[in-house]
Amino acid sequence: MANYDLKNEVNDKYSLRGRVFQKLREDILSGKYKEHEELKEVAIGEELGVSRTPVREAFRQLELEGLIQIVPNKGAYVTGITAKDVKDIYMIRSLLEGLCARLATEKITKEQMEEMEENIYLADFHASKGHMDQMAELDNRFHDILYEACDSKMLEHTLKDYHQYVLRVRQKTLSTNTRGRASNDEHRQIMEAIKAGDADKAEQLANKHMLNAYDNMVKNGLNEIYGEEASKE
Amino acid sequence: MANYDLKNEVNDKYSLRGRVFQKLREDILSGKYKEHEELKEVAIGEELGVSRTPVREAFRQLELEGLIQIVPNKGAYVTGITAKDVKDIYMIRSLLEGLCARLATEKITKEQMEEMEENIYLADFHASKGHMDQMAELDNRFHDILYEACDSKMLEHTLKDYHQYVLRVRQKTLSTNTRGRASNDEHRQIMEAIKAGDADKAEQLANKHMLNAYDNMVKNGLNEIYGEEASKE
DNA sequence: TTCCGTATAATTGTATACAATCATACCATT
DNA sequence: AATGGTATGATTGTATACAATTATACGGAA
Repeated sequence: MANYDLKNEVNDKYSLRGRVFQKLREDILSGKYKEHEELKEVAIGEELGVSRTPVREAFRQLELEGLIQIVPNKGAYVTGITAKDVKDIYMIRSLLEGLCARLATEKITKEQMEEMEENIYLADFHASKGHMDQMAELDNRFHDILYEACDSKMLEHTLKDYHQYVLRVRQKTLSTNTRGRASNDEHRQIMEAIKAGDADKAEQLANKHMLNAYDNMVKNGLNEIYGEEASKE
Repeated sequence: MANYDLKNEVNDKYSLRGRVFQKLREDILSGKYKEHEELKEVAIGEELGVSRTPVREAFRQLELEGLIQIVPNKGAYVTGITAKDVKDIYMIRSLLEGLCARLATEKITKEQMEEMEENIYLADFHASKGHMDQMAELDNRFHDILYEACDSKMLEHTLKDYHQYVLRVRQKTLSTNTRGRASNDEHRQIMEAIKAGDADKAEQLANKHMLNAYDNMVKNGLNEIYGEEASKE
């Protein structure tokens, strides 16, 4: 399914660099390239039938998104995420999504509010059917709507960065159906607070929503998966 | 053990790309290249005596830092900052510097605490002498110490990004000596709260510190300088 | 064996040639 | 004069050759 509309920057998906970028991004998020794995310019270039130049530039973009780390004269490595990183991200997101919900209460447009309501309605349906993929997709979209609605490109950009960062983790911590329902209920409460113009409540709910999401990840074995990594530092 | 030190940006200062990157970064921050100005690969390459390749890669890095925006097949443009952007950044920083101070209360090392005290002591001296350049330098360093002390590379990275972003603005809003003194007093209070282990107080003070800094910028004509830009969006 | 230096291979860094795309100016048609 | 299309130049995109750097293997000396 079309999971990246990410049109925040540009859609240069027709340039070679753009295609390499999207392919590598997908492969990293899907887990094809493991953490700390080295990405070699020629190998990837040959695999995709392009020269090193677009690959190198795609690397810089991936670094921009925090998916790889480039060490000069050495190589490009898939960024490792430790359990502590995930914890920190959710701590930060908790604050910022709260701020975002607060701002959105003032700034949200009618269209955005309608899409939000539709999103929640649809998620209810898919929850009842047990369609986990669609649930995940709608969850992503709900947060994107919220980011856009806050009318702050600085905040939107930071939140999208962090959101994208943790997509990889969801790959590993299986989200359960019960969490899917609970999450959507929280979305609904946030939406209703925004609709009612209660910025304080919206902020507080969005805040809690993130902490709950993190708690759920911990319950589902986050630390078991990333534990060894965390102990390294 | 101690596998990757995350401060690689500074490491490649001996590569051509690194040098181009630093030069352009400096020129943008100093205002040599104005907002929305187009940067051309060949022109910059000739000016620095290098080919287009390192210039192109430096461009990607600058985009990574948010200093320029690249439009495919068109060009690279210096990112514009609006008054609203600055406001949003300080709103975000207020929350995150608060979180940072809270975390630092638990995690700060003895060395970091000592450097922080020395920093404040030195700033007192330079304030009395009216050395504004040194004051600015020490202010930057104080925040960097705080970022490092929170022991969260995610938070540190985000805060450094935002910090760097607003350096361009300080160029334009003259920081007064009175604000310099007041700012350093706030630094001292934050430091003392951290030293006393009072995380709540440290968070609250760091929070307020950012809001005060923003208020000062507004007083010194931020909106007059960036007003027209802000109205564009 | 262990250590160190050197040769060799592998990989990234840079320069340059050429292709593709975009902007501009000019001319023709209406 | 206004419009539209085409030629031309400018600029970015890509491929490739070569240089610089790093990693690896090997051999000799302590």
